[in-house]
Formats: sequence, C-alpha cells, structure tokens
Amino acid sequence: MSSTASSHPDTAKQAAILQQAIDVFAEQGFRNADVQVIADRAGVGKGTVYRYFGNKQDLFWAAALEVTQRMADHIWAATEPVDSPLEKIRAAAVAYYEFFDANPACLEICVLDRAEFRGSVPEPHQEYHDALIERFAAIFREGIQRGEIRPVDVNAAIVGLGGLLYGIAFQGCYDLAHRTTAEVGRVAIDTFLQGIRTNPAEPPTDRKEQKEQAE
Amino acid sequence: MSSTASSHPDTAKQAAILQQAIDVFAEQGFRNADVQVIADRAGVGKGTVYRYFGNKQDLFWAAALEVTQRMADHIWAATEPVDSPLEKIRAAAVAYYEFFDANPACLEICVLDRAEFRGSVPEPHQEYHDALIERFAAIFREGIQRGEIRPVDVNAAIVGLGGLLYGIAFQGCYDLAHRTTAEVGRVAIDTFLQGIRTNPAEPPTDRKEQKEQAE
DNA sequence: TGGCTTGGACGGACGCGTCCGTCCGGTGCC
DNA sequence: GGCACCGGACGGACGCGTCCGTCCAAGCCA
Repeated sequence: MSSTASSHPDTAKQAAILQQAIDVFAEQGFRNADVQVIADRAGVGKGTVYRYFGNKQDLFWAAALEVTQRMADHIWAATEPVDSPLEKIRAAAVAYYEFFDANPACLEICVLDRAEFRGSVPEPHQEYHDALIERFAAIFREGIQRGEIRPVDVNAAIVGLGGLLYGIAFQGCYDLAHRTTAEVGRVAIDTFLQGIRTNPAEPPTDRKEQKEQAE
Repeated sequence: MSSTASSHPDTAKQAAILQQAIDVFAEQGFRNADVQVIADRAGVGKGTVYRYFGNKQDLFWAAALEVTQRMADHIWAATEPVDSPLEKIRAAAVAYYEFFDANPACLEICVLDRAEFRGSVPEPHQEYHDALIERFAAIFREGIQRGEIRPVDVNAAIVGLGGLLYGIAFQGCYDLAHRTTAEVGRVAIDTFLQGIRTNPAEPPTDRKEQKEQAE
C-alpha cells in the first residue's frame, strides 16, 4: 500500500504479481502453488490476479515467458561483444550458468514447464525458442566458415549444446561431485568444444585452454 | 479382474500397481494423478494400493526406483559385452536413448522426480546413482590408461556426459530440428567424444566416424 | 467357522475461480 | 471552488469440485 502515485495502475502491480508467481511456482510447483499465496505476497487480492492474468495456467505461461525473455537477454548481452564464434559459444554457456545460478527460480520454472506441460508452450515461447536456435545456427555456420569449428551438422550440434547446458543445470540439484553448477558447466563446455577422445594422430600435446582449468 | 489363481497374493498385484503407477504418474504428473485411477487400472481397490505402498508419495518413490533399476539394468547389459572404454561409453549412450524411446513413461517419471521433489530422493535411489557414477568413473579411468581418452577430470566429465544424455532426453518433447531423440543423441555423443573444434594442428582430415552420419 | 485380505464408500481438507460489496479518483453541476 | 454522483479497480469470502486416506463390511482360504 501507500502507492500514492498510481500513475500507471497496471504495470507496477502486474510486474509484482509476475515476480511473485515466478517465485511461488518455483518453490511449490504448479499444482501445489496457491494463487492466494501469490496474491498475498504481491500485496494484492486474489481477484486482482485473476483480473490481470485470467487463470492459473495463463499466469504460469506469463511467468515462463518472462523467464525466457530474461534469460535470452542475458545470453545475448554476453555473446555480442565477443568476436570469435567458438568463444561466443563459450560465453553463451557461461552466461547461461551465471543466469541460473543467480536466478534459481527461473531454472525451476523451466523445469516445471517441461514437467507439467511437456513443453507444449504457446506461440510466444516457440518464437523465442526458434529465434534462439537461428542465432546460434548463424554462429555455428560462421565458425565453420572461419575454420574454427569442424563441419558438423549444425542443427544437431545446437540441440546437443542445448541438451548439455539444460541437462547440467537440471542436475544442479543433485550432488555434482561436490562442484557448483557453474564449475561443472565450464568443464562440460570445454569438453563439448574439444571432446574427450585423444586425437588419433597426435599425443595429448594440444593443451591450449586447459591451462585455465588446471586441477 | 478374474484373478482366480492368486497364487502369490503379493508379487503379482504389487507389480501391477507399480506398473500402472508409472504409467499414470507419467501421464498426469504427481499431483494430478488420482490414486483411484491407478487402483482401477491395476484392477484392485484403492485400499489395496494404500496397504501395499502406504501413501501416494511412497508409491511414487517406488515407481521411481523401479524405473531407475530398469534403466540401469538396460545400460549395463549394453555395455558389458563391449571391450573398448570409449565404445562402452558410446554403447551406454545408445542404450540410454533406446530405453527412453521404448519407455517414454520412464522418462516422464525421471522428469517428475526432478520437478516435484527437486531430486530429493530417498537413499535407495542415491545408492543406485552413486553406483552408476562409480562404474562410469572406472570406465573413464581405464580409457585414460589405455590412451583412448584424454586425461580429463573424470568426475566432471561424467557429470557432463550425464547432463548431455539427460538434457537431450528431456528436450525430446520439443521439436528437435525434426529428428528423433535417438538420432540427435547419436550425433551428440559423437560430439562429446570428439568435440566441435577443429584441431589446431591438422585440417579436418580426420573423418572416421563421420561416415555413418553423412547428411 | 475364524482370521485375514480386499475394495469401495465416505469424510474432510484443500484450493480454484467467481461474485459482490467497498473504495477511490475523476467529472459535472451549483 | 466545493460537493455530489458515477464508474471501475480492488479484495476477499464463499461455493463447488476434486481427491487423499480411512474404515468397515463382504469374501476367500484354511
């Protein structure tokens, strides 16, 4: 209360509800989450929540879209200043873990999206997802052109990269051999870039970015 | 219905309930799943379900443990006849995707475990998980000894591999660039073994297992 | 016939979404 | 400039449907 100004009745309350929805859904899961609790924490009545978001499910979609946008923004901001495609990919991975380390609730929303709704997201999400794929595909293609990246199947590689990032983040709640998610993520992305196999041609003489992860 | 014999009152009914629990939980999610439906599908009364499994949550744990065991069995069966550590890892990955392609309900149980309970599994699960890690660590170590695998950080590599497998399986419900999960998984595991970076020393002349994924 | 398993009817808790009374800011009339 | 009217934003009480876990009556085997 004491919202003296009330210049825009909508925006402030809507944002408050959305943020609380992210937190409560993340804490409780979709079915367990009580809309009344979201309303209480946002400092509004339950009726107001339904006024702004229609129903519980639409509220969840709104929360999920918000999370997607925040994550994408963070990743793009991290990759843009980098020139090398290979390093762009590494930067994206680091940004990804940074984001979820800093916003664990956002990770849980992604998990719930997959678990509750089998990823059957409405169109806005799909558009964001497709845009993500396409921008990464462009990075991969340029990397291949520049000779930094092997001529791999770009789409499959992106799905693989996505799976790697996603999977490790998901597993963050389990015991990751006593490492933080970001730490494991850094090792994993190095593996993705370089592979685990010894090169059949040469003995392990190609230490180059191994220096920074020296155990 | 018509379970005239009832030779073993326990085992048969218990197994039926467990199987139906896996299916119904996978279809509906934990909170959405109605114990009555599980009982009906298993051909028993709800009271019998509670007699055997105590409560809904314990029933879910039992289902999750069953899934874990089935999956682990399948993977070990696939890796044992293989000699080369590197190929053992590849075989394990293939077996992983095979299993979840053939048993999608089992994948959903894993997703639910993570989503509903943050992976806060009871001890039996943890033991299985630890055993899995240890057996793979042994494979990695032998691979490194034999010179097939770069001297990577074994624990981190395993988490990375697990994340890769897990993540791609999870994403199977999204549009994987019009591929099946198994197909994408095969490409991804190749990437894990070899990396995407061109080797700084030699030009891309090392096609060796690229022949089988020729686009 | 007696003990034990089974199954489904039932009570009660819980939470979604609605609906109605309230309150506040803006507008027109005096 | 002050006052009364009005519309709509707001909040929370409530109704209703859903589903967990229990309990007791009926059946089955020894």
